[in-house]
Amino acid sequence: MTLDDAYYARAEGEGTRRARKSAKSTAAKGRAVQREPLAREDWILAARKALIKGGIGAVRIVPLAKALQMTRGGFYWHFKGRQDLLDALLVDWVQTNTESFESVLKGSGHNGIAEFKALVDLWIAEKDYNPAWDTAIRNWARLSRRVGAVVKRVDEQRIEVIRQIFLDLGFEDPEALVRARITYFHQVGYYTLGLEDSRERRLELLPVYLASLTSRSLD
Amino acid sequence: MTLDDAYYARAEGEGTRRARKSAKSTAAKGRAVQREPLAREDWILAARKALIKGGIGAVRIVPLAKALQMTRGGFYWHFKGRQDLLDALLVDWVQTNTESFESVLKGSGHNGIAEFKALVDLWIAEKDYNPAWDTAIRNWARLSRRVGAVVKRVDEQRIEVIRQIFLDLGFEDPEALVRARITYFHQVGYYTLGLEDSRERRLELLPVYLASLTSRSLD
DNA sequence: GCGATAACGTACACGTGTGTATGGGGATGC
DNA sequence: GCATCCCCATACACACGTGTACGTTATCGC
Repeated sequence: MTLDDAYYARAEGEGTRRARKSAKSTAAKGRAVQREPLAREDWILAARKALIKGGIGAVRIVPLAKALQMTRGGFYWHFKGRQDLLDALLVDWVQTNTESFESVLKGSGHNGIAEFKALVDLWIAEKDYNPAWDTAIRNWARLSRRVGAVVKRVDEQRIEVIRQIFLDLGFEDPEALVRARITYFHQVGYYTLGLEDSRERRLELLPVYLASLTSRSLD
Repeated sequence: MTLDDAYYARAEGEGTRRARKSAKSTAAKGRAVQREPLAREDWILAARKALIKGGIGAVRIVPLAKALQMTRGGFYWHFKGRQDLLDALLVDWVQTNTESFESVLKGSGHNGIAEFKALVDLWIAEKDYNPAWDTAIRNWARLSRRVGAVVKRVDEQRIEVIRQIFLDLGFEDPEALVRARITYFHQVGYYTLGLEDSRERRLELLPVYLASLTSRSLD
């Protein structure tokens, strides 16, 4: 599966992950402390953590193995090599961190205010959307053309979603696009800068943000 | 000089760079092709290029030496080690890429419109302000607490400048801060995403941006 | 019970990067 | 003309990361 294939293949389901019978029940019958074997996903998850913490340069096999309390032997059974892991990492991001974005528009019946509120909820709740994960991928994208192309496509797609919201809010088209960009860029910039307002401060400023971004009152 | 010292020591002047007589005139009298000796700044400049292109993980001594057609011998004469170079790199950024920001306010006599125009000019002209350099440092900042602290201070300082502009534009204070942030975050996000509008498209959208950000007409 | 296979450990070969110690050549001062 | 200093090259020791080959253990199917 190439990266481009993967981009269009989200939510396909299981992927290459095989079902494995729960080894945990039978593990303790032996004498040694038998761990459950790792899966591809476990390595990918560890790679994600390493990427968020230390950038793509920190996604190295030996440290990952150490974090997983394992040697590299297992890794090379699951992956062809480091590049294979990196590809899987990007695919994982496209699958997990982009789907929630499009669900904002679903079922709101072109109600701009409801859609914008759903968007803000997505960003503030940070539940189905992980900004640190997002930012880390974006930093990676600056260092790799292939990753950059994928991220760019995702960004344009998200901006398109926000533009739809502004259209539903009653804006015409040059302005709808511009306000969509301002809104999205602001969000990206916010996490890129990593400033941390207190929760009270955040709630205090929120209506001002909304009014400034939409020129509407959303109450 | 620590990083914190360096933050307050911008525009001090020469620094530790010694004056060297021009060796170029007398160089060609020998038999071999005698190059001019490298200075600390040359290594820092090469490090900057490497940082912009490949992130902080790409700022390595051997590749830099290779790019400069030199061995590591010279490097260790100019620097105590890699960390010394990285510190100097950050100091260089603070000195070169932040001064222009504060000059926006100077000599405009609290004329908000003129100040905002000067800000846009700074961003669009990309002359005294290098956004790629800026973005690369910001990515680095995510991986290092010390760098993050320096960048955060610079960011807050810049936002303060922009807040002043909005105050001069007639906004009151919660809104002035919010609009300053939106403006600055938008700029950061723009380069973080790295989209590239054509020049015509950019000029076409510019007035829409200005109107959306300031709720004023700047003609 | 026995071969097949999933999952992992170990060992070898190699490349690349860092520090440090040391030596050398060219310009400079006197 | 000699010592001195700037600037660089070379060699050594070491750490760490990647691939690959191969051995090992547990488990499953039959």
